[in-house]
Amino acid sequence: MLRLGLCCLFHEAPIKFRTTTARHLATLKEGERERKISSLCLSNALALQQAILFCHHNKIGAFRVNSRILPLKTHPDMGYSVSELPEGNQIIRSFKDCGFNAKKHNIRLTFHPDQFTLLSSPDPAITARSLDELNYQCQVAGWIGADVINIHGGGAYGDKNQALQRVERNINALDKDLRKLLTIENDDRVYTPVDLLPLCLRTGVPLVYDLHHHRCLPDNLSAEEATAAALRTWNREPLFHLSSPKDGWNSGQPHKHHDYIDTNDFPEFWRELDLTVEIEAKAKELAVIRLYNELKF
DNA sequence: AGCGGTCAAGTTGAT
DNA sequence: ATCAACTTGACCGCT
Repeated sequence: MLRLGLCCLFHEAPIKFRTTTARHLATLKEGERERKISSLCLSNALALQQAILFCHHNKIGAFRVNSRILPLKTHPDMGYSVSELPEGNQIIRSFKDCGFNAKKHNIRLTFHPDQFTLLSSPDPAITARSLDELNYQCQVAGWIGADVINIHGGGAYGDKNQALQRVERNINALDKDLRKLLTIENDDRVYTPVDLLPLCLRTGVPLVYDLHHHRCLPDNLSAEEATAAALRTWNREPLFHLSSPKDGWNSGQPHKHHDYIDTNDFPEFWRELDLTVEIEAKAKELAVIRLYNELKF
């Protein structure tokens, strides 16, 4: 069975994830600050609960959890430990409830740390901050039972091979809980599937195949070939990404995402696979639901 | 209630 | 040189 996944947010459904800024927190007194963070974390745990139920009721098979589910968790000045927050126990219990419900309804949960999370940087401080971020998402992943933390290759820094060697060294040094969840995705500027596949095969880190990125930044593999190669890197249900270009393929800006998915962009040869396809489209749940109906599963 | 300014982080490529 | 894009707007504070 193929399942479609929703990324992070809702367009129409009244399910909101909250956040704050370091600047605002800095204006609060100690105590107030922790109460604010605590209430945001708890609110987000409850929103995730709603998101999972929404997916269940709308035949959406997977949900990507926003990196800011615990706002500012790894900020150098504002970072915190959840168990020390005023509502820490309740927050953790609520996330574990999310995990229980996700499992009960077979909703797959994933993470996608944002662009600042890099294992390719030559700067050790950037790598250290990235590891902090990965470890935080790994902790939440443990509570909710997420099985993917997906990152990009990052920059080339003038030498792709050296950058990829740094990625590989950093992967080999990860602790095992994190390494079990980490995946890497081809992007639309630097790293193609051909660039990443050797690293995936050597390290056991699966390739999240993004077909839209591959169409924006092709290599010598066809979509069929890249699909087959990516599938071989997975030791659990594979995860792919799909989107459609906002203004068509000849606009000069094909990497921009459309509100919806053009069914012509969905490859027929994915249809029969056991696979999760996360839908990156601005109309969010509306796009996933529309595609699901159009594909007539 | 509505709206404008602002927000932690890295890298690339378009302008 | 600046800036938008990247998986995503949301929040605060003013009117």
